[in-house]
Amino acid sequence: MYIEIDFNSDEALYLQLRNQIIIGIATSQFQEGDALPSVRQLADTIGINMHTVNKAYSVLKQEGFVKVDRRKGAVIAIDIDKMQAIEDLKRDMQVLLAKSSCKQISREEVHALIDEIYESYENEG
Amino acid sequence: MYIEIDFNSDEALYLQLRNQIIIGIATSQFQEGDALPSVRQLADTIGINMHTVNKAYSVLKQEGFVKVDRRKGAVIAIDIDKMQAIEDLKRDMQVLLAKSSCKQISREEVHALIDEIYESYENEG
DNA sequence: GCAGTGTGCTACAATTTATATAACAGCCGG
DNA sequence: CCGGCTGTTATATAAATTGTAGCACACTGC
Repeated sequence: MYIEIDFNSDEALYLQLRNQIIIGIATSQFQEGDALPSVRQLADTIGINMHTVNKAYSVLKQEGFVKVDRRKGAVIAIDIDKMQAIEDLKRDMQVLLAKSSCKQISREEVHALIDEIYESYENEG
Repeated sequence: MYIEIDFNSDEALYLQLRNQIIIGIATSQFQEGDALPSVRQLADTIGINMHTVNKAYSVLKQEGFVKVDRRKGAVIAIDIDKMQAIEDLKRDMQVLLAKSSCKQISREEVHALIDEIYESYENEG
């Protein structure tokens, strides 16, 4: 499992961590039932504070990507609230596509990008 | 011109404002050369501070959506750095689609959503 | 019991966000 | 030239967020 944190990024550490793990799930590096490293262990590995990792895990729990087992720590367990997920996607996509549209990125180019990213998920599974 | 700010949102005011304006450009409510309200005027209209509006305008300027004319204020002027725009889109899309993929949203559903949003832009133009 | 687990709490510094005043330089119409 | 409009800059303040730090607790597996 490779998690890369960019300490020069303006994105919060716990969000970078959250995103990396979500991408890890999408690319099947993490699978349903897999245990994530303990907050202390991962914090040590990355070189950040325990609470920062804990915050990332808490967000992932709240967003329905992991469940917490006191014996195993954080375990990948995806709660599929598709209605909610679509609503979230719609809201985020709105701004993203508005930007793209302004910058003359065509609908076809976006479709191609979607395919490219989706295929990268399927292949690494 | 309608700009709606949600004071209960956890999204920063200046970012909401930025997003609304970008969507406004995409939907042709604002067109190339149009002047945005002055920072003071818009701040008054919305009921927020002048500097918050100024920050939104500054971000829009840096992102290449407006240029600033001291006589006319902020003017819609899109600087098309397509390479940059695609790179940005790719990075943002990565996390968004990872989330969607985990939540069992199919590639086709994403495509449909893209079309839906893009069409809403073209129709209101 | 011991080591490891998540969780809770407090505290602190740095940064971001938003507000509030105030002032400045440039431009325009009267 | 003057008054009013523009963006811009500076300073100050309050609140929230971010990240670190240390400590303690309850639970679990060996």
